Amino acid sequence: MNFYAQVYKITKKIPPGKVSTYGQIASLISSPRAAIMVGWALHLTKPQDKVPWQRVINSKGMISTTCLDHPKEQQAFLLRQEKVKVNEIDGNYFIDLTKYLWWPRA
DNA sequence: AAGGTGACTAACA
DNA sequence: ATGTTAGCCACCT
Repeated sequence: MNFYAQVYKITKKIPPGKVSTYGQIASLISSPRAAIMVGWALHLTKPQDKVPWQRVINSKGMISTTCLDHPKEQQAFLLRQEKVKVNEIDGNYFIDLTKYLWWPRA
């Protein structure tokens, strides 16, 4: 199975109200250092794919979307819709990982 | 068809 | 402590 397919598959498992990280998902697939590819895979994701890409953030709990087509404020908005508390600090958005981080089968 | 690129992370200096 | 470098591998041009 393609790396991306696995990214989508795992990302879809994230329940509403929870978030995960790129590195974490990369680790679940194969390589902990393939995090950047996870992010890229999500970048290629479309609404019709029904992948909750907004639930995936970086290891610091910050929304670091560099893509202008996917505004971080949009991601923050989507997360808030799921009852996830998003803190806005200096134009960036942070999420309390200790509270919202999702871990598959703990 | 081949090569650059990317929503990241962590280790080194 | 902060800044830079290497590693990951399929997609896009």
